[in-house]
Amino acid sequence: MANINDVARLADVSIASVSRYFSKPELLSKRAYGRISAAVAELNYHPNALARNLLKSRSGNVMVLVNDITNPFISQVITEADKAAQARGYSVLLGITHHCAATEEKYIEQIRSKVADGFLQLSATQRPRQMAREQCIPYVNLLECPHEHDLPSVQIDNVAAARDMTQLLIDQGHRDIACLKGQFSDDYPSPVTTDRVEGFCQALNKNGLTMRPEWMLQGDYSPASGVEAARQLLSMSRRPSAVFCANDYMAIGLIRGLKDAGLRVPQDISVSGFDDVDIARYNNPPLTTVSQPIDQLGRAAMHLLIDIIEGLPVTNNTLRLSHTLVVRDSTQN
Amino acid sequence: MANINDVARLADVSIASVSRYFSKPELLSKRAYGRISAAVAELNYHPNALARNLLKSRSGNVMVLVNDITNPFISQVITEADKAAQARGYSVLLGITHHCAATEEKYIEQIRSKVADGFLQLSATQRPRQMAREQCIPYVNLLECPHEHDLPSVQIDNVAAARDMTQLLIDQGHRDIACLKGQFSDDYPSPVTTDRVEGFCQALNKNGLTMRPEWMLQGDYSPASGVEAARQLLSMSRRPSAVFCANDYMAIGLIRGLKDAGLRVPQDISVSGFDDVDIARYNNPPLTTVSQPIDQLGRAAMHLLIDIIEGLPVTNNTLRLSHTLVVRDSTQN
DNA sequence: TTCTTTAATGAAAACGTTTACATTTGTGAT
DNA sequence: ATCACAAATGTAAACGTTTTCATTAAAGAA
Repeated sequence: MANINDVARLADVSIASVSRYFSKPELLSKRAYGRISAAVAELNYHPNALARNLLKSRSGNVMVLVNDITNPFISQVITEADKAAQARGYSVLLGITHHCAATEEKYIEQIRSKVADGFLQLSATQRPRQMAREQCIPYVNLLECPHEHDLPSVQIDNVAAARDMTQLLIDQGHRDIACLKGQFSDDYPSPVTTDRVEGFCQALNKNGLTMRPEWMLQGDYSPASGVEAARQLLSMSRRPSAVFCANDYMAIGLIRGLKDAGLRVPQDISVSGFDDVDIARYNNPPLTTVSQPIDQLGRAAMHLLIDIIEGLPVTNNTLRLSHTLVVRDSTQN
Repeated sequence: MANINDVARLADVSIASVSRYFSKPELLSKRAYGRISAAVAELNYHPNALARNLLKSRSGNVMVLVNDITNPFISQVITEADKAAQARGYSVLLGITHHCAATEEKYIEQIRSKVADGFLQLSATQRPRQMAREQCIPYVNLLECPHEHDLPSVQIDNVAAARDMTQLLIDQGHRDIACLKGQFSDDYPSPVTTDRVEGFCQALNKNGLTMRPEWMLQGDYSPASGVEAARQLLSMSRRPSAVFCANDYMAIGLIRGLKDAGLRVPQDISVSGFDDVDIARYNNPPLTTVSQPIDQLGRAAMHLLIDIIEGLPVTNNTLRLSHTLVVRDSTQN
């Protein structure tokens, strides 16, 4: 592969001129420009980003630290974040942890070695933000920032959103409402998880409703855990008339499980989701759910991160975007 | 940030020893090892990957060139590919093109500048493989390699898979079968698209069936296009008894559209999918579909690519993995 | 022509590593 | 004590850029 010296030699100019050809061509004489242009074409030269990165001590990459990208909500958020990154000259480096601390640690080590200029955490573990703070590495938490933290973060108000959705169920006439909560890992609490349960409980309390303990079902945000929750529900002597699910995927699994047992949704039991992933509207029945502003979440988080990376002034580093309820057919009186 | 010189100075050794501390610690005396160890800890030193990359002229990244990652099939494949990459010391750099040629070109330029050591193309455009061949850049096509090409590729036999699924519909007693084909872009043909249509037609011919031209429906692999196809289907005077869909997402949308019009699936009309994405089994009704070996596809493609990157001998660079049919409830006699 | 100013170009340092090679130190044998 | 040999360590070049600063060339003014 030809390097800048080869081009300079062929064009009979210095390497500085070749460098300028790419960065500040207006500084070159037409003569030099032409010669370099020809040499570049002849040698099929492309500047080596590795060398540039070393010199500028910038990789141009942003690492996205995430447990799992197969959930459409996550992949949609990442897509939007990637768009923003591209728009500002950065690329997204995947850091998929599969809920594994050791894997996470490996990525953290990579970040320290400057493989990325900063990172976006879409999970709830402590280690990454601890590292970000200690090492002063540009960091933004997307979706899962604990309340007490002062680190940059972007998310919706999950408590309020869960409360609103539960209130909707109550307003539809439900009194016996179960909650299918999620949990990513046994090791650490996830704000998304606790907040949604909190909002659910707040709504019940506000309306003077109490919940039977066995109606607090435990899933893991997967459709399979929704099916399992249906099994539990079906085995109960007294069943709720509605189930508030902490995400769409569990709601979809739950509906699947209920239907397999011959129950009708929403006639026999209402089910609400959370996230409004793309397929929510195509489900049978279409899912009543909480819509998160996916595009804004991804965009805002990435722009915030890049502002931090580039040392731009950041006015507000903890963004709380607004949710909306989407009423479809999976819930009714 | 401390660099290798700082560590060497503090530990009173040469930078070579510090370098060896990380790469070949067994070469060091216990004495030197201890001093360096202490210095590294004190200075919180982490080797700079940018410098190492430049020297070794390797980025340790693999770019995944893909139109869209929000389809679960794609994100699942990428997840598996990423696992394989991690296992071999590489990271995945996202190159999401959104079906945009200009964006694709930008990524290609990045690859040429050595931001990645090679790339995995999950789309059908010509430009990337042309570049790979001309510039001798490690390349593997995953899912979308045209037949005549000799470039490394990994995919299933889409013609056979589509034929098998269509045959299944025929075996279930269907004679009036429509096809909902996909299309990613008007600009270029996608092998996946043409192959699946080809397989569909082969099965019809083999069984002496002819298809009404209006039953060849055109979608774009999105659920929305499935809904649209349902609309078209419903407006026809004569309707098919089954629809072979080129992917699960369109099948899901199609079913949604049919149900909205009061039709029952599969009683009134059977619908088959393709890919067996994770939610296919949770759909209502659960989708009869073609299962692709997602994990193997991702793994094999990434390992093949890295073998090429590392100059390892490659025995077979065009892998055709096997599919299976998954019969669930969206089809019946 | 000579001087001044601006435009164009070049020389060289710097980024932080790895590694081939040279050198020093250590060990055991004589 | 001397030597041979291995083990440990150090020196310095190299990777391919960007950029500062100095220098040269060109252009305009006197």
